[in-house]
Amino acid sequence: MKLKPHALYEILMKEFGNQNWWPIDRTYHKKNHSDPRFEVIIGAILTQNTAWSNVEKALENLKSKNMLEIQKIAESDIETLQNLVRPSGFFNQKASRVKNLAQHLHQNYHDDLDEFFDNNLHELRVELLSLKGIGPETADSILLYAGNLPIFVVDAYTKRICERLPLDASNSYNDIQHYLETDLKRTYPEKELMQIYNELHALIVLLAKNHCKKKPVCHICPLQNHCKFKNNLSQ
DNA sequence: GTCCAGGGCCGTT
DNA sequence: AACGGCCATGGA
Repeated sequence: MKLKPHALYEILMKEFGNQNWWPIDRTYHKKNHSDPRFEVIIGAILTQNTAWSNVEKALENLKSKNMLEIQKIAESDIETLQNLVRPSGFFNQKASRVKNLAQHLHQNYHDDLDEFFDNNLHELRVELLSLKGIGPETADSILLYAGNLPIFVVDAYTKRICERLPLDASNSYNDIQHYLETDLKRTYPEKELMQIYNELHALIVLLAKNHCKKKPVCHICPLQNHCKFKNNLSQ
């Protein structure tokens, strides 16, 4: 019996509860503070194949220099930027990627993320994917967690869980995304989808870290009754 | 010391 | 289309 994505969401939410990743503080005042969405955008790049604890160090470095602003990074000295993001690893490419994106936002949107996110969702995704260093997961993380737009983020954990559970999707990014979104759209009201995509992605990361690791820890997993992989283990 | 983390690019088949 | 090498730090 196949496990539907909405059933996966219900089980994980009941087991682990609300994760509340990257909530955007909408009470900030534009003139006095940097846009909190920009920190999320930078974090989405810095966390590429990297532990979040390392990303936090890099974000703290940037924050301590008041560098979490589009114009500051767009006009920054590249070596300075490399040193600030160094703890997040791959610091040469990440400094370039971060600066490149900041320059794009500076030149085309005058540092105004409202103007940027006001575009059509599909066109925004194409635009992000055209930038060097922004692939599908980073683009979708920016759209979902910074833009609060309804798009599901597929990562290596999602792919692994889709392979092990009887979820009926191939292993390509777009196929998994389409399969999950289609079922969730059928099940929940449109107004709730963005929040559900947000939570389900975070819950999948949690499940993959606690149980569905490369070497799986199945005996206390909330999904063991549904998992074909577990049933193939000779426990 | 070894493994690996909330990927993406580029060159080769 | 799919795969392999590469990029790099820090915590377990």
